[in-house]
Amino acid sequence: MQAQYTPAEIERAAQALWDESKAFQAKEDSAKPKYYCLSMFPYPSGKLHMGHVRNYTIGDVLSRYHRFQGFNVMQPMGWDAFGLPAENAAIQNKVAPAAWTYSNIDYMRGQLKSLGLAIDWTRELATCKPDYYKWEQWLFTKLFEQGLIYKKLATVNWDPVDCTVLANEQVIDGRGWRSGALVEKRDIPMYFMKITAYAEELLKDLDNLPGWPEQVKTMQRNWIGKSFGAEVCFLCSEELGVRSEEGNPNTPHPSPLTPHPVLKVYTTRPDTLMGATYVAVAAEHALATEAARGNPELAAFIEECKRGSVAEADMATMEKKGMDTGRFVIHPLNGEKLPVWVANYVLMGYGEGAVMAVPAHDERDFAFAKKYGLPIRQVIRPAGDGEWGMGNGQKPPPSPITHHPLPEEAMVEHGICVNSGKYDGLDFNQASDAIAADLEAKALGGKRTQFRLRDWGISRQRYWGCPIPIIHCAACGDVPVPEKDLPVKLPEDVTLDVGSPIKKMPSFYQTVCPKCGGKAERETDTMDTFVESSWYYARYASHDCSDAMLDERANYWLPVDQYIGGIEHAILHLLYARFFHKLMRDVGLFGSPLPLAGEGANDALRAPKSLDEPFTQLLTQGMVLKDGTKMSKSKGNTVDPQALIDQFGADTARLFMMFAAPPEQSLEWSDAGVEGAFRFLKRLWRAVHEHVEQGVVAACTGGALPAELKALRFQIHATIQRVTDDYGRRQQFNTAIAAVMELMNSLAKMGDHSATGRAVMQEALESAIVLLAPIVPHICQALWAELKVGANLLDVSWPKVDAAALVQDEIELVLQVNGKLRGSITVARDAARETIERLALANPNVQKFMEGKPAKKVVVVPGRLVNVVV
RNA sequence: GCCUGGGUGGUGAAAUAGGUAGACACAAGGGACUUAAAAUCCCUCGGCUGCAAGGCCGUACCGGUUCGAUUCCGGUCCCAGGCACCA
Repeated sequence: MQAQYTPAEIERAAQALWDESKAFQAKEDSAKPKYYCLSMFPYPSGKLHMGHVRNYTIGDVLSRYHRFQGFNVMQPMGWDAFGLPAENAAIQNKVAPAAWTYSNIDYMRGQLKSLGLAIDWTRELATCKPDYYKWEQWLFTKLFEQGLIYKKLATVNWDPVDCTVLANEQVIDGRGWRSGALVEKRDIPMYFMKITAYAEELLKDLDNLPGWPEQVKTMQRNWIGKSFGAEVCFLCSEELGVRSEEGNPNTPHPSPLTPHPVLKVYTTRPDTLMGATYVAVAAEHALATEAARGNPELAAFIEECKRGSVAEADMATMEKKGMDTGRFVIHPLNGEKLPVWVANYVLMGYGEGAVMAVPAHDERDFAFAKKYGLPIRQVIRPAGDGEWGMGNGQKPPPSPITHHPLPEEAMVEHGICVNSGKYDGLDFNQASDAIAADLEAKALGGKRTQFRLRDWGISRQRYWGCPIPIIHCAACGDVPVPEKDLPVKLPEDVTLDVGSPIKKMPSFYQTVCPKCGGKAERETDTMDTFVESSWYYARYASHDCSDAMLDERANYWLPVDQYIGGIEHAILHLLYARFFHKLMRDVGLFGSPLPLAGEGANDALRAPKSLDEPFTQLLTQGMVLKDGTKMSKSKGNTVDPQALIDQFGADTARLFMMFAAPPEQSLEWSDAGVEGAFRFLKRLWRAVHEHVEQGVVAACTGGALPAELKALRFQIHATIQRVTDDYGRRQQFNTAIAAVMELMNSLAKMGDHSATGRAVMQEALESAIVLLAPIVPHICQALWAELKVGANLLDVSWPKVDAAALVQDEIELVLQVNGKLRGSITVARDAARETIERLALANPNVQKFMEGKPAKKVVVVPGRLVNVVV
């Protein structure tokens, strides 16, 4: 055996062996349980970054571990190849987005291969290839026909100088990133996917995902945001408050002068309705537009509201501003005349684009009312023995408004109604029910359930994306492209300046209507790249299927057993993929129990499995940070892992990434520590070398041993137990590595070179190599062949814990007095509680700290400690 | 602003169901080997205090529950991720 650890040579040899034996090509096989392990595919930005190395190493560790456990593992890889950066690079470097993307893919594929990942490369896909996006277009046409995709206006960031739509990240301090022009909001027609039709199921099914982190499920629940409240209709007052509709049965339709007979709002606090003192509408609201006619000041304010980006974070942090429209509405219950304001904090895209304002019980309304001198009316007081002593039978004070100064802040908690007429004394639920019932009786509202989730706008006015398969015909309207004409191919040989080239390319957009045969134009918008990444996991199963989106192999491989990716995808990507999974299920693409051809008899595997969710187990890896923020290309703080791989090898890179932090935590990059990982691998190599040079032997399998060897065998099997738990249940690899390091430290100190000693050493080294193999597969492949002359590590099964080796005769117990550490005792494994208490109380140091006082209580935690309380 | 996480030595971290805080490493310092360097090996390594044995303090901050809190609860501060057109 070679004395030196030479990573470059060892890794080349191991990878060649895996390639030649097609070791990682996955085949459907019902004789073994399947394990589909998927890491989020990369955007081909140019080079791998540390986040990729971390992500793909985690996936590889889990894949290889499950292979050792006897699973039929599939680990595929592909490219999320459409997207904005390719267009930017195209303009900057005068290269077509397609060419740039393909060359990045080639380079990054090489980098991934050098990491030694156990990937089935025959399933590789790229979302920018027509044979992939054809099926996305096909599904689009199906959903369009079913009404699950529809068209409506949506607000975008508009750069008035470049005359283009800007992504939120392209708006910097309210200006276009290239032109520097002040960005405006503009409404354009877009296609929307009706994700809200699945809101209830997307919410409910989170409860069936025990393998997902609570954090992610909570974020998704809040994002979907199911709320219970009421719809309230405020009657629009004509100049003198006469209502055209209800007051006069002869005019069933609203008069043209009153296009808004009622102003609808949604509230989660119907109990505060009696405290509403004004109503606020969004600048884009029809009522605002109408009121602005002949009111130049208001028109100017509405114009001002259109400045700035559409991003919610910007909307929510800007200064709250408003202006009175001069219009009034009538409160549906008390008949009061309330002013209508236009406010920049009311979002048109959410709810009805209008809110009732209750300043006393909402922070934003409170601040707004203070700023503009609007009335604040308290209608809720704290529950229980409140400040007015309601709890002890006293009468409430007559009028809190006249007797109390204006509150310092809004009281937003639930409480008891006051100053609310017939609703006084009711709590949140009672008041909400009563008020909703009264609204219902007057046909002016009632209980409603509302979701925060909005439909998904998928149109993008960009070039480098999947073309939307719609043809616009003057006679027939929007006509989906028939299946026989799919895919609608995106021309790849283009030059970019500002704007999408296919919008200026008659050869692309001029066509005929599939329905009437008349002249027509293709849609030139492309789809959001989130659409491609919403279903790629399913296509890996049927990667080469040419006549359908998916085939019966999807039934075998789905759902993904383990999905791994960055926490930044916790909401959008993971929600869209869950949505798509349900769409594909409902279109009938999978779920029917088709047995595989030539399937052996394994009924357990044919038991119906749930295909309602795409990802059974989810691991959200923490971000790789540099200087305290996310390592990303746009921030220019990436560290190229290539130098690390070139200098130390893939195993060192993998070991370091897995050892530096547990997978879910963020990891602050530092160059230090890499050397330490490399040193450990050298020590591992040397330990096996020294052993092998004396000749390999059969591994110890148990029996009576001297104390030193017994202790060592205890440690070997405790390590196997711990590492197995760390890989399988805890998915915490840093502690698995630490445990093997501890074992190796003990081996280095072992002085027994007898035949028995060498047998225990053989057992220890064999165990250590398999335990480390998922993380550092190349060196382990080489060392295994030395330890078990010529054997292939890939054929090995996971080491088993020898329960007999874990039996200890004596255990150590910690002694505490009043919870403070005062010593320890060694007792027999099965010592009685009385014996333990007696020994603890007899301990001199315990007695010293008891200071002669009697023991009030003795807490004995079996196997752990004794705490004497005095 | 809203939603979700996080904060432990000089550094990355560990403590798995409330039970010995700092495992395992990195960096640093000291030593061995060497003509020398590298490599390797050994020792020290939270703070204060003490000749020592030891003692006191210490897990962002303030408070609570408990025999016992890094862990649970309430509040505060700071950092990170997401906020629907970055991926």
